[in-house]
Amino acid sequence: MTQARERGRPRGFDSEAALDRAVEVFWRHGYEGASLSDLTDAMGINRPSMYAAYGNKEELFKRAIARYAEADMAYAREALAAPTAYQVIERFLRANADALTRADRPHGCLSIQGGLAAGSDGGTVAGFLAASRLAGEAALVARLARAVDEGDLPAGTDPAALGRYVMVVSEGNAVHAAAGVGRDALHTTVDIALAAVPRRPGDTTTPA
Amino acid sequence: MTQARERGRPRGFDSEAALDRAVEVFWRHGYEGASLSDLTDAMGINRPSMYAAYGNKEELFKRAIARYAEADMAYAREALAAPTAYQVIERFLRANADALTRADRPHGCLSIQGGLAAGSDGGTVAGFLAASRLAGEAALVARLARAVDEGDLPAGTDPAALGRYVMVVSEGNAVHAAAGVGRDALHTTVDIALAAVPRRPGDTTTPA
DNA sequence: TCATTTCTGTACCGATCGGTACTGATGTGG
DNA sequence: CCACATCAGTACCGATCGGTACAGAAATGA
Repeated sequence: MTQARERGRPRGFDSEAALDRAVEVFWRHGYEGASLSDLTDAMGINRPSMYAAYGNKEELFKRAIARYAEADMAYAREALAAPTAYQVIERFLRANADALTRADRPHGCLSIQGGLAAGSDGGTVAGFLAASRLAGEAALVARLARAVDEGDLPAGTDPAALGRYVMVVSEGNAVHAAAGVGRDALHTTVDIALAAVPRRPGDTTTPA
Repeated sequence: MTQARERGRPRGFDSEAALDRAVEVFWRHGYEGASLSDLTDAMGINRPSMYAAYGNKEELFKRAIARYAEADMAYAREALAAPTAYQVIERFLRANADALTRADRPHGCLSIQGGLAAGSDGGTVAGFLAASRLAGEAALVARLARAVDEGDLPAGTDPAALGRYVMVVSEGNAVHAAAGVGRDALHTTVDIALAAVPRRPGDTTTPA
């Protein structure tokens, strides 16, 4: 895949690795709270290098979000592959609770604490994050709709409502995790939340 | 209650009314995103008046949170007065869904979008808000513990876990509301969430 | 009337914000 | 070796940040 060597002086840093550092800074301080000095210090590069590589702060943030979605949210895509709707939901909420409380990462969810309120800008960043979260919700809803078609969920089940409920639980857990609530407590919340998820009559996997 | 007139020049603005304007600015832009110019413009006063009356930005924010908790979260205290645990939870989540989507207020919850991540400061504001939210959770948990004692909830019920679950749902709904999701959708989520709440055997109020 | 007290308003402070001009270093192709 | 292209680093830009000094206005008590 390594095509012909570029012409001028080669870049002195790994663009993806630097992005990982930026993810962590945005995650910990939010979009507004993360200054360019914070970012470039953590990334190990100086300002002009950052601007040359990513454009500006907002573009860097979008790239960071994309990397976050790809790396730190991989569990969500994996959960969607579970055989039954109940297992999709359970695996998602369990893996989410773990991801929200990793020791080597900030607690909580970058997509939420990156920026909820409309900051100094006109809410561009908050809107971008909201759209990103709702896209994830749409993917889950699509999976649940398929489950209804397959008879895996009761006929009357509203996949949009159920998917939204699951995302609400995950977001609420993210807020709790950001407040310092521990992993066990999040899983206990998942225990209760799962009681509201309809199951196929014969399904008795992992009873509460 | 109006004690002896103060000595010097009287204050030219209503301190509580100005605080209400500050609440709205913090709510809409978050703590960091709300600049002093935003705040003083909305409050209709100038900078030195603000500093004389409230101390500094952080103290103003804490006063705004206190006013928010008293005025905009009154529904939570009212819900705690409901006769049964189920009704406490249902009234809280219903009123919460309405409060998160008031037409005359920013959508969402100030306690959350005020600041989730540790911003430029060392997370002082985020920690303050987190403590404030957890205090509300503790009040709900205390009410649910009483319900267990009264036989209003099944004997084995963990009031801390159930209270946390309810707060998680309300926080998740707040994140959704901040993203622009409408009131009806929030209530549909509450419909599902209530299915996980244990009820006393004979209780059949407001079935789903 | 006048000193005293408190508030209002302007004008300003140093620090930091996001962003960039410019010089020099380091690579490639000829 | 040389022209060219790209990156690294310093040093800087105007704007805005939270916070304040200071002078004048408006009340009180004597």
